Amino acid sequence: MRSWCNPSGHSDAQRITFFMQTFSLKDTPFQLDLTVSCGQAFRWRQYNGFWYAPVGDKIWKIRQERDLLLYDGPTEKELIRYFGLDIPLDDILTDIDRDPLIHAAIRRCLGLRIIRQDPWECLISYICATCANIPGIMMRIENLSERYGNKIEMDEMTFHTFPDAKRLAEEEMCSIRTCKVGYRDAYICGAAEMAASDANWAEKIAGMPYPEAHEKLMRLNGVGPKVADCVLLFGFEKYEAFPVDVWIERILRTKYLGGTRKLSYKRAGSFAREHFGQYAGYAQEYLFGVREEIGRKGE
DNA sequence: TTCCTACCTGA
DNA sequence: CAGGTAGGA
Repeated sequence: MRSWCNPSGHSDAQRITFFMQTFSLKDTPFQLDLTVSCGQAFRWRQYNGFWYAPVGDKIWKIRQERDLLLYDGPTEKELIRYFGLDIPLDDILTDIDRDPLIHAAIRRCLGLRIIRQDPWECLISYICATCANIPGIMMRIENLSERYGNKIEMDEMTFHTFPDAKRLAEEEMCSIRTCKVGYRDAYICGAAEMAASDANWAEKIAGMPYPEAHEKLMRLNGVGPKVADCVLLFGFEKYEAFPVDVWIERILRTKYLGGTRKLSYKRAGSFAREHFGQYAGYAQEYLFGVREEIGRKGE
């Protein structure tokens, strides 16, 4: 529904935006701030109390007030789909809640949801994520978007949509490198050529069972097991995908398996799927959410 | 299988 | 040195 925000008693930020859509969460657990800032998606930024991001070819603007979402940009349907508000999170959390550590993580991050990202943007984002922290990843994606995406102005700010595969496939590698993506330039070009030459690549992967989809994505240069799992989890709704980064590996090794040797990627993943079940990917997100409290070096 | 190193860039 | 991957021992 479209509603008028009563200016009285509200922040300046709210007052300058007259029309916002609203969505009532009712009893659906959802924590917007955590969901957009936990490191799964890289384009959300906070200005004046609202989160903004280019999603598809529009700018989305949103904030949460208790069980109410105030938003502008998406339709209600798009909003629900993107944030997975149609997913029975309570059931999933009950399912993965199988030990004291994940139990604590669930309590702490309750309402964290896995976003349904665009597969193409997700693929490039995680190719850009190797050997980098979150700000570094955001910078690379921002650079690519500034250079090759479309400019959109909103609330006195400038945003850039993420370029599609065809657009990137036109570029020479030396041009991509000006976006400070470093050695990932060839990987990005390769992925762009693949996606531009097969408009149905994403549908094909979406239709495959997890192990096959994982194998298929790994054929791309620059896509190893970790990147493939991120793309499957955040871009393809494959909740068996369990991305294992240095944090998760350390948590699994020290808190779950009591080992000293580094876990192989395969071993870590199969342990997680056995232990947490079919929604292991959600368990990964919740553990990642508390990584700094439980997974510091030397613990 | 497991281990090693180089790879861009910047914090 | 880093939320990883490729390529070779």
